[in-house]
Amino acid sequence: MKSVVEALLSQTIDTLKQQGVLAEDVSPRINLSNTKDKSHGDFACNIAMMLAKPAGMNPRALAEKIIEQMPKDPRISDTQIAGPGFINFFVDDSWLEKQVSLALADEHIGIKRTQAPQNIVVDYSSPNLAKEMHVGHLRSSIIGDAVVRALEFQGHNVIRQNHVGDWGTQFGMLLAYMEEQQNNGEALDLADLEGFYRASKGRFDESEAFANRARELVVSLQSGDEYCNKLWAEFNSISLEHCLELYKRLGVSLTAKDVRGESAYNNDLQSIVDALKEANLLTESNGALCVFLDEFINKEGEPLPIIVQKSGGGFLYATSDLAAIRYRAQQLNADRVLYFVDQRQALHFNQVFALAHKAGFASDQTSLEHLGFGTMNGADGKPFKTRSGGTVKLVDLLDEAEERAIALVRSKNPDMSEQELEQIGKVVGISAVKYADLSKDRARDYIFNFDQMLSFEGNTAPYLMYAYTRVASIFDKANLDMNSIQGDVKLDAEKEKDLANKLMQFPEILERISQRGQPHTLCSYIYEVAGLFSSFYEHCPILSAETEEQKMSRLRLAALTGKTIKQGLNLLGIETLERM
RNA sequence: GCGCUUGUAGCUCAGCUGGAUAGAGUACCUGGCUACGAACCAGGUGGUCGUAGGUUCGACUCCUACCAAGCGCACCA
Repeated sequence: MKSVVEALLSQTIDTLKQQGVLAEDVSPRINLSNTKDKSHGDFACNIAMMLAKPAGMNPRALAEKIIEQMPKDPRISDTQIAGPGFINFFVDDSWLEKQVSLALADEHIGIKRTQAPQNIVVDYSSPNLAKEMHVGHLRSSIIGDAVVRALEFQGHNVIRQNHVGDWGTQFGMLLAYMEEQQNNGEALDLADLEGFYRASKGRFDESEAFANRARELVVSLQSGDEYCNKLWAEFNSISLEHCLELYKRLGVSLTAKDVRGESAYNNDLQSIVDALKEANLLTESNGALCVFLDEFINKEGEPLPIIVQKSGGGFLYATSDLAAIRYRAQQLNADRVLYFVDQRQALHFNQVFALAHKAGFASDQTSLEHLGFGTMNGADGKPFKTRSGGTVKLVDLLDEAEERAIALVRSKNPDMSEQELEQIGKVVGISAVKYADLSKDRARDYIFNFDQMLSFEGNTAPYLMYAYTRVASIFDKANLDMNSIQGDVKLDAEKEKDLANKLMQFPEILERISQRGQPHTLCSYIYEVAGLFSSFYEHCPILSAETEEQKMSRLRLAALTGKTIKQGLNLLGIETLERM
């Protein structure tokens, strides 16, 4: 709906240019905002105030001119000048009613597919296969996945890339320990990956011979030794299985085919260095091959290096990241590459992106974007740890969330069967963890709190899921199908209009997510929808409405609400329940 | 030392790239179940938007300086 008004305004600006009221070269960004106060109409525009100065007019006079020249449109019932020069638009009720009916009839609930689909590579999750996934991987996995789903829903071609850490010095240690166990005739037990890592680290620290063997194995591995690679592949496939299980449990859409780890670029690394050399970007410094870019200066104003090859000949993560960029830009034809990686790597990505563009690994048309996120902290504001100060395993976190959720659901439903309790509790627990994270601006650190995320009050997953079950329950009672109901809607009560207006804002919310990669705006939106629905539900009887027509109209509005909440949560990777 | 991120109600967080009187939830107080699910709704108390300047019709938002917290800055990723 907003886009209709924007188009009208844009057309009016052109008219005013032709009339010479506005200069030809002004091209203002038309900024239409949703009003907070109903007396300001449905949309407000500040364009007259922006253009007043260049046009040499006072803002209110210009606003008047704009209104005068704007084509009359039956969808707009009134336009008014307010305050210093705002133009307020009042939407015609019948247009709003029509839009609700259309959205209800549309299988995509009124969200148009983008006219310009892009190839968007999204790099997210990317755990280190040497260890078990821990809480540090949670944010990347679920925020990335939410954005991926939103982009796909809009019609973009998304290419998931799970850039797992499956290469590097620590693998020597792991392989040496695997070898030792096999030589001792012990069965290989990788069920407890974390324990395995600790044990091999222990052997590495206590035995010189073991440590030497570990270093040997790294060299063999990297030079393509068959025996080593077999051990390595065995280890990785088991470790990857652990990840895939967690994705499944978390509702993260990554699969085995999305994995393209660091090792995939192993054979490209030398050619990356060669290309940099050819481009005259390479400098030797203290035996290492580096690139110095003018934009990046260190302390004392000295240039900051990007090291691409160690003095010993080994390559670094900057090298494989460059190789990955080249692959994504040139093989995958990416228009955008999004990286959901910890904020602490911002400098690294800034450097690598600048270099990739300079060296031509990615053209200037390829947008490389680091969408960083902050740290997950405990109640004390310090990084989330176990009581003993260790890293929290993701499995343990999810186990606890489920246990707490089951207890919570049980307390609300004393008569529910154990089986149903468990099934519902699991969904609620996982959803609560995901939603708590997704609902906060990713750039900030956030405080992880089980009690808060599992509360039914406030902006939480349980509240939204509850709101959905209330909608579902109405249709259950009316013996109707929420997904197939269609028809005209008549908006009489204020609560109905408020809800309908909010429902119509779904497209612009999605647009923002795809542009900025911030799922928390979708969370706020669904929360607002749920809140307006609760209010509508309280004040407008549905099943016992005064007339059959009103009842059907309200049912349709409720149906679109239910579908919107469900779709919204689905884009966040959160399931809905019909009962809870 | 240089750089990045963050600073908004007691607490947890929004604030739509400069708009109208800074918003939610929580906590606290008040009211509403013989009721489509009260896991809810309606209302109230609570703010020098870290500090100080600047830019302009207008600043939580942009610029500068400072303060505080977290994190990065040469062969780990």
